[in-house]
Amino acid sequence: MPSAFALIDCNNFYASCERVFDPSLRNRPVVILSNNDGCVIARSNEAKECGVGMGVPEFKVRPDVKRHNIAVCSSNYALYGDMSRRVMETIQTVTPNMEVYSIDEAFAEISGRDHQDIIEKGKEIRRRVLQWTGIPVSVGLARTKTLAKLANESAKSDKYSGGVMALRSHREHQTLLKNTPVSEIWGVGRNYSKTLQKHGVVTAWNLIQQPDSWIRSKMKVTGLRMVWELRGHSCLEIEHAVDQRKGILSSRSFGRPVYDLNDLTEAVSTFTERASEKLRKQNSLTGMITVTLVTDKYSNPGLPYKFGLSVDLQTPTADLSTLISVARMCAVQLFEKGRKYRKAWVMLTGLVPDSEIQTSLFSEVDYSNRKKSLMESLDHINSKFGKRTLHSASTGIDQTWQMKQQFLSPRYTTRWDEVLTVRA
DNA sequence: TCTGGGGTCCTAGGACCC
DNA sequence: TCTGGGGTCCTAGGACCC
Repeated sequence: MPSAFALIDCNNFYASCERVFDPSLRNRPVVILSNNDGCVIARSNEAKECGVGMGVPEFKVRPDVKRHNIAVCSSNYALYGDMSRRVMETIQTVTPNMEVYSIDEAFAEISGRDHQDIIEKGKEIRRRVLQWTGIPVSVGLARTKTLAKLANESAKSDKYSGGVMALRSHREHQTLLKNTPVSEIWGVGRNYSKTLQKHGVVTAWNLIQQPDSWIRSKMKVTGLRMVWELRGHSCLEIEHAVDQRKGILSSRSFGRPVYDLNDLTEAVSTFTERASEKLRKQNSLTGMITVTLVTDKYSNPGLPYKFGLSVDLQTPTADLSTLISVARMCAVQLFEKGRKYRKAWVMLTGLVPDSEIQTSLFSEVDYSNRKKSLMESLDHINSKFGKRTLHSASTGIDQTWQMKQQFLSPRYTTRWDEVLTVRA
C-alpha cells in the first residue's frame, strides 16, 4: 500500500487561536507579541500584507498599527498550548501514526489505496481540524519529511491548492526544487544560506546537484541528510516517543531593567522553581545548575553582556530548596553593583531519570524519599489549584521585575473564571 | 525608552589515560 | 629524559528549528 509523509501546519497559529474566541479579529490584521511584549512573533496574513515584519520590535510597528488598525495581542501560551493539544488530538483521529513536531506542526505517515486516497485523507485532516477546533491548517504530502515541508509551503502560498498540496510526479518535484531558494529549505538557516549563495548555489535544485562530499564539508551530516531527503530518499522517520529533554531552561526578560540584588535573586528563584517543576514532571533529577545574568547587550556592543556560573551538584536532585539555595548563591556571586540587568536564566543539565539515583561516595543522598514526597505534594497542589498557589518565599510577592503583558487575552479554555461569556 | 523563550544536534578541541 | 598514537569523556560553541 502506498504511503506518504504529511506535514500538517496550523496557519498563523497564534493569530488563529485569538480569532477563534474573538470574532472581531477575523477581518482585521492581527499581530502577536513575544513575552514581555518585546517584538512581533506571529502575524495574520493581513498583517503580513501591511508590511509588518517577523521579529520586529514592538515600538517600530506602532505607526503601522495605527495606520492599518492592527489588533495587537500579548502572547497567551496557556491558550495556545491548550488549542494545540486539541488540534493534535483531532489529527490523530485520522492518522494515528503521527509526531507532534512543534506547538503548531505535526508530521504523519499516511497510507492509502493509491495517491488519490492519500490526498483525500489529507483533505479530511484539514476539514476535521477546522470544524472541531476552528483552526485552519495546511497539509503538504510527499515522499520525505523535508519535501513534505516544502509541499506545505506551496499549499499555503498557492491560492488554488485548497490548503492541501501533494508532490507526486517527477516533474512536480523538479519544478518545486527549481522554484525554492535555498534559504527556504528546512535545515538551511541564515549562515548556511550565505555560504551556499557565495558558491553559486541558489536554489534547492542547485543544491541537490552538488557532490555529497562538498555538502558534508559545508553543512555536516545533518545537511547531507537534508539533501538526500530533497532528492527523495527518506532519512528521517516519524518519531513517536516524546523523549525526555536533555536540558531544561527557564528564563524571562524583565519588565523593566533590574539593578537590585534582591530583585535579581527573586527572579532567579522563580526561574529555578519553574525549571524544577518541569524537571519533576518528566521524572528526572538534575546534576548541574547554571545561572546566567544578562545585561543590556545593545548599549555596549562588543563587550560581554552575559555572566554565567555552573555548579556541579555532586548528587542529582529535584528538590526545590536545594536548587534554589544553589541558584541564589550563583546570583549573589555573579551580581555586580551598577550593572543594568535585562534578563536571567536558569538551566538544568546532566539530567538522569529519578529511578536511577546514584549516590556519590562522598556526600549524602540529596533527594531522599521524604523530600520527594514533599515535592509531589507541592506539584499536586499547584496543578489542582493553579500555578504558584504554593511557592517558595524566596521568589517574592510583588515581583516587580515580571514581564509586561499589556494586551493579554483571557485564558478561555483553561481557566473557569476566564471562560467566554456568550451573553451576560 | 522599547529587541522572545524555549529546544536539538554536531564538531572541535582539551584533558586524561594507557 | 625523551617520545607516539590511540582512545574516551567532557565542554563550549556554532548551526539549526519553531
